[in-house]
Amino acid sequence: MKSEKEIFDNYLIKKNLRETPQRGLILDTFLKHEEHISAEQLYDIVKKRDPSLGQATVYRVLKLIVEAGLAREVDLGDGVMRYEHNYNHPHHDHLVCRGCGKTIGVFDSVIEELQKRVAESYGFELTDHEMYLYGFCENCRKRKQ
Amino acid sequence: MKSEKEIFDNYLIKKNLRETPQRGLILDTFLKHEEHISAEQLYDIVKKRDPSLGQATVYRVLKLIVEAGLAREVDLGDGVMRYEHNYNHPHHDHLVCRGCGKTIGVFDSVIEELQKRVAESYGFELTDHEMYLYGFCENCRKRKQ
DNA sequence: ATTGCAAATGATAATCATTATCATTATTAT
DNA sequence: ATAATAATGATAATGATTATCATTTGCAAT
Ligand SMILES: [Mn+2]
Ligand SMILES: [Mn+2]
Ligand SMILES: [Zn+2]
Ligand SMILES: [Zn+2]
Repeated sequence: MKSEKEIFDNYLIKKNLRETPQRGLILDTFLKHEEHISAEQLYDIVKKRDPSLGQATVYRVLKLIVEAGLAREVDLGDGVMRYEHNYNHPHHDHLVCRGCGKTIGVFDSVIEELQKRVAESYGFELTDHEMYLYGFCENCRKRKQ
Repeated sequence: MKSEKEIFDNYLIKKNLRETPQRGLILDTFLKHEEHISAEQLYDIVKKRDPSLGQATVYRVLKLIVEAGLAREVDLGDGVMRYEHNYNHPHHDHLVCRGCGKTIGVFDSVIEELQKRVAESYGFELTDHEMYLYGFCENCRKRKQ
């Protein structure tokens, strides 16, 4: 099993791109962070180690990380794209609290199978999907009444 | 069974808002259009009938139409919000072709039930969800090979 | 080492859908 | 009629992301 760094470096080589300190730092920082993270949040962390690093580079490298298969985009519909680990972190969908924003990764293999079947029934070949379940968590429900 | 216009007018009254020609025209135009439509697309149509109408009004009235329960937002992730009918048009999710953009409304009651169950298993009370299935339609698959 | 070239970076401007602002106009209540 | 309130349209602002471009860096061939 290859490490994330190896996978990223192989991707760079395959695309004739160079390994740079900025790319290394951004990848490392992203990998250390276990929760969803936005480009701006990542930029704020990375800036502490290298204050000269520009935020355009963070956007650029995040895109590379996604292309290399190490990250996956999470669009919660608030206008900010977030990124989560996608290697050794199997596919899951998201359960999001409308009260406090708490997010939980969830997976249901029956739903996944039915999604494929629905798509096929319309002649589609399913490549991917997005499923966001919105509601109120236990804490937020208690707080309301 | 109340008409859409009645529902909208009742909503306006309840909120102490006024019935205006602009609101009437925008609602009518939206209702006549059966497919998903963006604010800008709707503005282009409405402008033909009333060239003095501003696009800010279209955004404002679309929001009212959603609040009144007559429309539902569709976010296909391309940065443009679209709106579809939500009255006498039962809930459905979307199957989207990554090749040509073709969109099909789909519904699977088993998936819907399982979504509720997954949420409950984490103590959440499900209020709504988004599910987008992406793939390639029959035409686009043929075209590729 | 030196030169030449492609790629990378950082600063900054541009983009673009959506919102906010605000002066003007229209509607309602008194 | 008068005052109060709401609605509109024009326009500016917003904010995340992307494009641009001058400068710097890494690498290769001489
Ligand atoms: Mn997640
Ligand atoms: Mn639809
Ligand atoms: Zn909550
Ligand atoms: Zn297609």
